[in-house]
Amino acid sequence: MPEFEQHISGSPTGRSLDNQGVARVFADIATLLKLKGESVFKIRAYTRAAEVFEHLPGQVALLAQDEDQLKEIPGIGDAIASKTHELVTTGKMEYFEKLRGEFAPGLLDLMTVPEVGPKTALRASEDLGVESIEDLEAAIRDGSFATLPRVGVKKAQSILNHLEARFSQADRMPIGKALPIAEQVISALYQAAAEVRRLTIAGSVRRWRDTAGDIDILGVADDPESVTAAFTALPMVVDILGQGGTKASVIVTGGAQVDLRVSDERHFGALLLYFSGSKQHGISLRARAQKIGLSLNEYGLTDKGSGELTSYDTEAGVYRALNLPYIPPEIREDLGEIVAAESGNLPDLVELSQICGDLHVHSDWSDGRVPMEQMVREAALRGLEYVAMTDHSSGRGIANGLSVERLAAHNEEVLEVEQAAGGIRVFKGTEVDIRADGTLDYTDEVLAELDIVIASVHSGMSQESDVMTARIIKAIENPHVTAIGHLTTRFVLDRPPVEADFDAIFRAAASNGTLMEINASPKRMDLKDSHIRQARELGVRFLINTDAHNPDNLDQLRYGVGSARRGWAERKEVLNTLPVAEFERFLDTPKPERASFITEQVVTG
DNA sequence: GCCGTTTTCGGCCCGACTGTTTTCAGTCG
Repeated sequence: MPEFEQHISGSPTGRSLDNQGVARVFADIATLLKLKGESVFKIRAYTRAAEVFEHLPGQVALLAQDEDQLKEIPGIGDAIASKTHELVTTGKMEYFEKLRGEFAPGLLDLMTVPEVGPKTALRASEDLGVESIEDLEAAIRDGSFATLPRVGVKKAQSILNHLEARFSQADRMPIGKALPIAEQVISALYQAAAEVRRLTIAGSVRRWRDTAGDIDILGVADDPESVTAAFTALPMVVDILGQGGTKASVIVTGGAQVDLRVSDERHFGALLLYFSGSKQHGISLRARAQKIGLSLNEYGLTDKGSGELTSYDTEAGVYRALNLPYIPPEIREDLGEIVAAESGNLPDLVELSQICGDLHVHSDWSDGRVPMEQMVREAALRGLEYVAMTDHSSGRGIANGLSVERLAAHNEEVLEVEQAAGGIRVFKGTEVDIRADGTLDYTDEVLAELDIVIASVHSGMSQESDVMTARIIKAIENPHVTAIGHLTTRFVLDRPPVEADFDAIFRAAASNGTLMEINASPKRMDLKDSHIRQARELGVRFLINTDAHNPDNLDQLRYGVGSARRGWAERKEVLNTLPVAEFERFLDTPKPERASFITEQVVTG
């Protein structure tokens, strides 16, 4: 696990307390309370708080300066508001420190192992002195672990398998790995099980989360058992974790876990809803069902008075029975979508089919793989109306960045390629480096020759927050910069985001009419969902770009659209949903007036 | 610990599978 994701331990000397850090503390408290055998409802409250903080648009550290503001968030009451305030102002929380002191330090780690819950972890610690993952492995290997109550040889072996899997791969995988695996498994299972009528992705992959712990697939068949049997027999399956009549779990080549659940057509709507999550969204829906005398499970809605079950073959049917419109999977995170649905204020989320152009594309002029002409042809094949060729600037020596002279030649070639392609509009562009001091690699005179300027940070990523903030805002204020590319420079599960005051950055972007790129590369997915939501609430507008370096990358737009939808972005907020003529009108608008052009688009859009 | 068109007290989401049992606890999603 990368360093930035480890426990922050509330240390004032460590990284500043970001939302992840605060969330981590509350999640750890919930785990410690489980070890203590506390009320499940109290545990749930802390778990809920952790999830709320993790996904909060805006900074918890700022919001928590004022406890009353915190308490306005559903799920945050007196006790948690006060503890959060203490944590963000002092860097420590007495309650957490005290709780943590009551248990062996390694217990939290132990419980991250599948099939090791609070009871097992505590037993192992008290009876066998197991206090770390390494101790656990040793206790399993010497046979002592299997002697614990309700543990046996099989369970011990199964846990050992999990440990070995963990040593060879990370806990979660990026969606860029999970989604293609899901699609391969579905395709193979259609071939292998003739009787299966439908197969659908569920879980966090369906919600387009940037990472997935496992891959959930749902099926419809009259004889579920034969489908689960075919599933466990697929050639890519390397290990079977469990197999019953209606569900099975396997490990496939590459180490990913895939869960399959099969039902009949009648119950499919409730089942898909149930297994698409999120967990919190499901809990809120079930609580809502309770209020009107119904009980919701994966088979449908049961009238608590008569005991009668109503089944639904679509998710929309279940929502309708709960007096709600259909809520798209991407926003099912219990972050206000149910309230928005109730009041008829669900966002009209942007769709992949609405994207008309890609404004961040590389060729072999810099670090792309193929000639410009081929990239443009491939973009046209995918139905795009326009594309911008944005090869790197000279500062990216390693990426074969363009000198001013080569950029001029690059501009010439854009015109030729556009003529030859016939039909697709090709914009002259650059992905210009934002240097450490906030200046750009090209002068304003050079930039003025271009249609599209994507300004990105590629170096000096560990700058202090205030330095980085000033650096990026300086680029935002440049009159020629169309958009800021991959703002945080993070790689999913692989490189932490830069530290910066995103609130200030988004405000500057909105007032300057500078767009924010939603970089669709599954490696980046940057902006991420919560930043998109924060930005749009501050009036920022977006581009969804692939940052393609080869033709295949052009197909990755869907990851960017998935992120945008998770961030509640609407079509009118994404400028490259504009048809080419409208988009050119946007480009013809000078920067100071772009902010109002955008607002006009919103009003009339 | 949170919360209130049945409640400021008494509720709070639900089922499958496994391995250990001899009817069910533990874990997961």
